[in-house]
Order: sequence, then C-alpha cells, then structure tokens
Amino acid sequence: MQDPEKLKKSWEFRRAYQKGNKYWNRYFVIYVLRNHFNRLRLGITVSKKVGKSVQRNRVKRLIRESFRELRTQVEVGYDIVVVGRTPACRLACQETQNALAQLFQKAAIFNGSRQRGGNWNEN
RNA sequence: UGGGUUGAAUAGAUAGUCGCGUCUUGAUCGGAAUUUACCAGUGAGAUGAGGAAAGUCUGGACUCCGUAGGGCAGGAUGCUCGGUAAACCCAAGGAGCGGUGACACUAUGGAAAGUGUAACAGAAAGUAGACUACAACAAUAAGGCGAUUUGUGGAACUAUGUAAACCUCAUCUGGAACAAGGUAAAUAGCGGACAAUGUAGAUGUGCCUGUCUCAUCCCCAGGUAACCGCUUGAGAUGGACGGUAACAUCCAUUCCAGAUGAAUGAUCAUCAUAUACAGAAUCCGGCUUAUUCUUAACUCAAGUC
RNA sequence: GCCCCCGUCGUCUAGCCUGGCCAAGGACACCGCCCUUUCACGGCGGCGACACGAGUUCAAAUCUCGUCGGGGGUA
Repeated sequence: MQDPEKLKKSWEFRRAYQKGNKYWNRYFVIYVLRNHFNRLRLGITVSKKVGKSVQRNRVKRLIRESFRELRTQVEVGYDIVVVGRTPACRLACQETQNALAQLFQKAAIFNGSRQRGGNWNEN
C-alpha cells in the first residue's frame, strides 16, 4: 500500500464520517465516499476500546492484509474508512476477509456491481 | 512420592510463496531541467520488537531555561562497610521480626532537647504518686508498658508507646522533560497597559537579599508539522585475570530496528501436539507487575530398604 | 511518547491535612408502615459504601508503599 493510497489527515476522516455512506456488521464499520483522484484510498481506525496495543495492531494488520487481497476487485475512486470493533481482534485472516467482502458487497463498490448497487444506494 | 524455598535458563525452529518498514546498490521511464542534484515509481541484496518493549516507580545522560555569591523554606534518604556514572539499586555482614525448616522481610539514627497524642475499658491515666525492705489495712477485674493507702528505714532522678505525629541530627538537593531543543521556509500585523531614578517590569523556574533591563510586557489576529535531534552505546559476544560477592581491569571479535496516520502479517510443510504475557518511539542502569516451558540446589512430610 | 490528578452506599457528596468519639454522616433513589377514597406531599422505620493488597501503629477511610481502574494536560 503506497502513500497516496492512505488516508492520513484528520479532516479526511471527518469528511468520510460526515458525508460518506455507512455500512456495518458485527466486526467492522465502513464509511465509503467517492473522491476525485481516480484512486482507491483506505483509512483505518481502531480505538483504544478494542484493547491494548497488541490487539489494536493485530486488527489493523488484518484489515490491511484483507484489503490487499480484495482491492483488485474493488472499483477505483473511493475513500474507504474501516473502523475495527471489539470482536474483530479474535478473527482469523480468512474470516476478516469474508467480513469485509460482505460489507463491500453491501456498499456495492465491487467491479460489475455498479448498476445494481446504484439502485440499491438510492433506495 | 507430594508440598515448599531460592536460583538459572527458554521465549518455538527450519524451508517455500505473497506482502510491509529501513538501508545499500543497479538500470530505466515520468516530473523537473542547460547538466548534475532533487521528487515519485521499479529490479536485486541486506536487515527488521521484548524479557518484560508494560507500569512510569526510580537513578542518570543528552538538550534548553535560570544561575556573582549566600540564607531560609520545601523535598529526599536514614544500621555498618563496599560496588557503580548514579540510585528509593546491588553485594557482604550485624540487629530486629516471621517461619518446624530451607529461607524471607525491614523508610533499621535520636523518645535523657522540646511539643502533641494514647480511643474503649477503668472510681482514678503519665511528669509525679510509680524504686526497695518490713509491718498494717476489706479488695478484685478490666486495661496498652505502667496502679495507686498508711507508717518507718534505705536508695536518689530512675521515668511507657508513638518520630511511615510535629520535630531533631547527619548526608544530599536549581527548574523543565526529545511535544526538550535546533535549522530552514513562509508570514501581517492591529490594539492596549505602563515610567522618570527609584519606580516599573523581567528573569514563565518556591521566597528573600541580590542581579539584569530602561523598553518591554499583555491581549487579539495570522501562519507552519519540512529536515535534524535519531541511534556506536556507562554497547554486545567470547576469553584471561583480581575480588567471598556486587563488580572491576585487559585482550579479541562485532555493528544488532529507527518508524512519524507510525513497519513483522497471510498461507503451507516437517520437527511431536503447540505458544502464555505481550509491540520499540531519545538512550541507558535498576525496581515493580503480567506470563510460558525446562532445570538445579536446599528444605519439610510420608513410605520403602 | 512525556507529565499530572482522582477512586467512600444505586447516584451526588461530608469526614482524610491533625489516626480513636466512625458500628462512617447527609441528600436524592429504593423497600415497608402511617396519613389519604386513591395518587402526590408529609411522617416513621429499613436497606445500603471506605477500589484491591501489604506495611507502620495498641488502633488505619485517614499515614506509607505497591497494584488495579478512571480522568486530564502537553508543539
């Protein structure tokens, strides 16, 4: 994951929280917002409520690794913020990937799901 | 065999594939451009968390501020002697106390410098009545060391606990804490307060004496996270030698994370089945706490010979 | 990263500095009874806490140390 594909600034996160679409399940919350860079950018948030630094780092790594696998299937031009929730620190990698894929499916940002997803969003 | 005490050591290993941080290096296109340098991507190689990285409880180093010098206050430590850069650390010995024992624990000077305080119980509670012998009298319990009456003789200032109560004695002690601090770039100032040689202000830094300045200070507004500090160090490993030990000296070898929205993960195979506590953020010495596996010495109990 | 502060009934607090009278007080809440046709108000009674573990002391909510938890500050 290269530098221009990370979200870093505090205002970038705040913009995603306020203007983005929100989807969640038991393990993660994601905020999805269209951007104008024609790039896919990822931000990760894991709060102190999740656990100590080992747990938090593990969650971040799981998200990063899963996203690496999934990114080829996702359409470019979105900012995505993933928030880890407490149960996520007990997941294995494959489960993380499934959970994230489920959320991306909901958000309808996979390649080829655009038509269907657009309608879904408007509803 | 079971329990206990103390110490030592380990923190999965090997191999493959994909992915990430840093460093070195090669080539090439893109930005930029007279060229180099610079920026971004890319190939190869090297390297990449801990014994506690944690808690932030301590001792220092680096850095800045302050500082002629001194006094007072405040704070810290508290048997003796050594080790160390230093220490609320470590080692050895003494004393006290706990334990059947191995062993462990101790902020371990001073109560005859002074002050305070001693609940409940008890008729009465501490600076005098309390020492001793004999005799007399009706006298016990509670209570924390200590208990009272009378007569005679003797003795002659003896006198509880508490100083992790105030205190006293000895030794030590400036403040901040890498978000310290430095370099470069960018930028915009406006308003207010206050004075005449003893006032005012500063010195963000306990107070005073003192010192310094004679223009500064305060408020509001604006602007910025680029680089350095940043890892070669009281370093690590091995050996020799001195010392009861902590530790010291000498020699040889070696370079072992350096991020900044913050790097270690995924998958598979074998060893045998498999990993607890837990993630560097300026750097070291210690303490405390969390926790996995192995092992040694000693001790207690029971049984067998 | 660095530096501080705070933990007392269900909730908000007093007591801590200066140890004993603390079997820890008060308010609201909760429970029961009385009052009322009933509810509310009012009256009476009850329930209920010193974060945890050591140490000092005859005696600790209070003093000291260590853990645990919570909160704050910091260009």
